[in-house]
Amino acid sequence: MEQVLATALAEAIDNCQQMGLFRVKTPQKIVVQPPTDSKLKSPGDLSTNIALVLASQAKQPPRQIAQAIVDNLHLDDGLIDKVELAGPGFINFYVHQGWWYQTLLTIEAQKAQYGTLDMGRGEQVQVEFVSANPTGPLHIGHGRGAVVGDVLANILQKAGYDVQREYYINDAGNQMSMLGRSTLARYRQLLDHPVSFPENGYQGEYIKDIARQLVDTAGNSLLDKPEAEAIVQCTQFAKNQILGGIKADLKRFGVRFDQWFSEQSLYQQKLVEQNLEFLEHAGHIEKREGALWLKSSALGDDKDRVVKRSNGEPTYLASDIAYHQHKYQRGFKKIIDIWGADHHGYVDRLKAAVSALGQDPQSLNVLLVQLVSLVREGVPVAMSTRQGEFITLIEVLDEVGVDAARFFFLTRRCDSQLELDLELAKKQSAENPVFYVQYAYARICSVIRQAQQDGIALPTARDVDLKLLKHTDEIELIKKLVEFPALLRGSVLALEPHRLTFYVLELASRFHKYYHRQRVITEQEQETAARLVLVDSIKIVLKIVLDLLGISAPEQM
RNA sequence: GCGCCUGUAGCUCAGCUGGAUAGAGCAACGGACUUCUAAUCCGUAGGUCGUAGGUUCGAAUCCUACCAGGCGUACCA
Repeated sequence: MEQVLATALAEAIDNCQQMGLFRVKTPQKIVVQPPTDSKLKSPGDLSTNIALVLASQAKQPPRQIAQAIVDNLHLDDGLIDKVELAGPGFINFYVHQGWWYQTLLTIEAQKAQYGTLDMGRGEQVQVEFVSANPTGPLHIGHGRGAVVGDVLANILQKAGYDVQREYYINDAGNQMSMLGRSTLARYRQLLDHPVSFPENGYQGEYIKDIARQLVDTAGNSLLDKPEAEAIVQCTQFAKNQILGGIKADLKRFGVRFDQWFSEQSLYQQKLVEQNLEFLEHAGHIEKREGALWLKSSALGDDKDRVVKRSNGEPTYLASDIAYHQHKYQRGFKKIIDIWGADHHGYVDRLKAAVSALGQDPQSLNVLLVQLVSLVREGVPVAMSTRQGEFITLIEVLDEVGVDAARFFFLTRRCDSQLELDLELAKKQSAENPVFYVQYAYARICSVIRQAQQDGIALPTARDVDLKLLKHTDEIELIKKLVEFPALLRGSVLALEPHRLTFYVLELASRFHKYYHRQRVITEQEQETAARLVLVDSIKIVLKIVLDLLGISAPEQM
C-alpha cells in the first residue's frame, strides 16, 4: 500500500512539474507511513510529508504544494476512501477499510511464520554474547547481556539471517592462573596447610565451595605436588566447575548457544602467533620498548596498543585479533559482539585490529549493554567478582522468575542504565508487565475455549464476513497487527530487541481494552465468527513475539 | 584532561534515520464484576523534553558549548 501511494505521488509530482505548478528535483524517495501521532482524533491511515520536504526547494508554502499534488493525484478506485490535507502540509490517506482485513487472511495462512522477513537472505551472522570469564558465577549484568543477545539472535533469524550464537571462553591468561592460585589457597586452608591468600585473588565464597569439591575428589594429593603443577590442576578443576555452573545457569535462563569457543584453543592452534606475524608482515606492528605494538592509531584508535608485552606474553588484544579473524574465516559476513559498557574503551582498538586484518570494520557491530546497578533495600550493591560481593543471576531468577527477568531486561534500551532494586522487583512480581501480556494471551485462549464449549468451532477467515469488524477498537487492533513486520524490520536494522517488548505491551493493551468494550461471543453468529478470527490472529502474533522474547505463553493463568 | 553513554510527568521509562496537540506504566484521586478470567478496564490530574545558543518552513530528535550522573582512558581482562 505504501509503495502504491508513493508511486502515485511521484507521478502526481511529475504532472505538477509539467504543468509548471512548481519546480523541484524529482525526489529520491517518498516516505508514506502511518501518522506518528496515533492519538489524533481523526487520523489518516497513512500520511506523507512530501510537500513539506519539497517546500524549500520549490519556494512555495507547503500547503500550496500539497494541494497541487493532491489535485494531480490519480488513484485506482477502491483503495482510498478520502485524501485530505492536514496541519502544515501533510497529505493524509484514509485507506479503504477492506484493505486492512487482508492482514487477517495473511496471519491465518502464515501462522507462526507471520512477520518472517528475507532481509538477511541467508547471510551468515554471528552473535557473540555473555562471554563472561569462567572465574565466577554469572551475575545480574551478564543476565542482561544474555537476554539482549538471545533475543537479538532470535529476531535476526526471523529476519532471514543464518545466525550462530557463540560464547567466547576467556580461559587463557592471568585471570585463569589467579583463579587456580585462589583455589589452591582455599584448598590448603581446608587441609590445615594454609598459605597466604594471593593478592588480588578471587575471594568469593564459591571458591571455597570449589576447593571443598576438590578435596572430595582429589583428597590431599595436591599437597605434595610442586606448586606450578598444583596450580594447573586447580585451574582446570575450578574452570570446569565454574563453566559447568555458567552453562547450567544459562540453560535455566532459556539462553542457548551453538558454540562455546575457547580462547586457549587459539593458542593451541598457534593462531595468535600466526595472526601477529601476518600483521607484522603487513606493516601494522612495530617493536618499541621491548614490546610489540599494533599501530592502531593509524586506524581510528586513540593510540597504539601493545599486543605482546616485553616479557613475551601476548595481551588479551592479541588473542582477540586471532579470534575475530577466525570468525571471518568461518564465513560470517556480519559479526555482532555484545559487551558490557565497561569495555567500551576497547571498541576502537578492536575495530582498528579488524581493519588491519583486511576486513571491513563496518561488518563488526559492537553493542554495548549498560551495566545493571543493583540496589538491595535502598543500599547499592557493588558488583566486583574480585571482592566476591555480587548478586548472582540465579538468585534473581529464584526471586522473580525467568519470564519476568527476561522481560525486565528488555524494558529499556541497551544504552540506558538499568537500576534494579531487588526488593522492588519482588514486590512488583505480581504486577509485572510480563503478566499483563501473558494474561492477554491466556484470556484469548479462554475465549476460544468458551466458544468451543458453546459448540462454535474456530472459523477460517475467508468463510466469515470480516466487514463486521467495524468498531474503531477492532480496526486499531488490526492496524497493530499490520505493523508487526515493519516493527521487526526496524528492530533488526537498529539492532534493538527492546522494541519487541514495547510492541507486545501495546498489543496486549489494545486487546484488554477491546475485551472490556465488546464481547467476542455474542448472539449474532456472523459477528461472533468474525471476532473469533480477529482474536485468534492476535493470539498468533502474541505467541510469535513471546517466542522471540523467550517468554512462556500460558493458555491458562 | 580526553573519550563514550545517559538526562523527557512525583517515580521508572518509550519516543531520537527532523514533522502535526511530546506518550505509556507505576504512584494519587474518582468509577466499572448477575456478562467470554477484575492479574483487567474507564475517567481525572500531572511537562521550561538538563541549561544556553545554532541549523531549519519545522527540533525531545541534528550541531556547538556548558551542567549533572555513570563508565572508560593499562605492557589487566
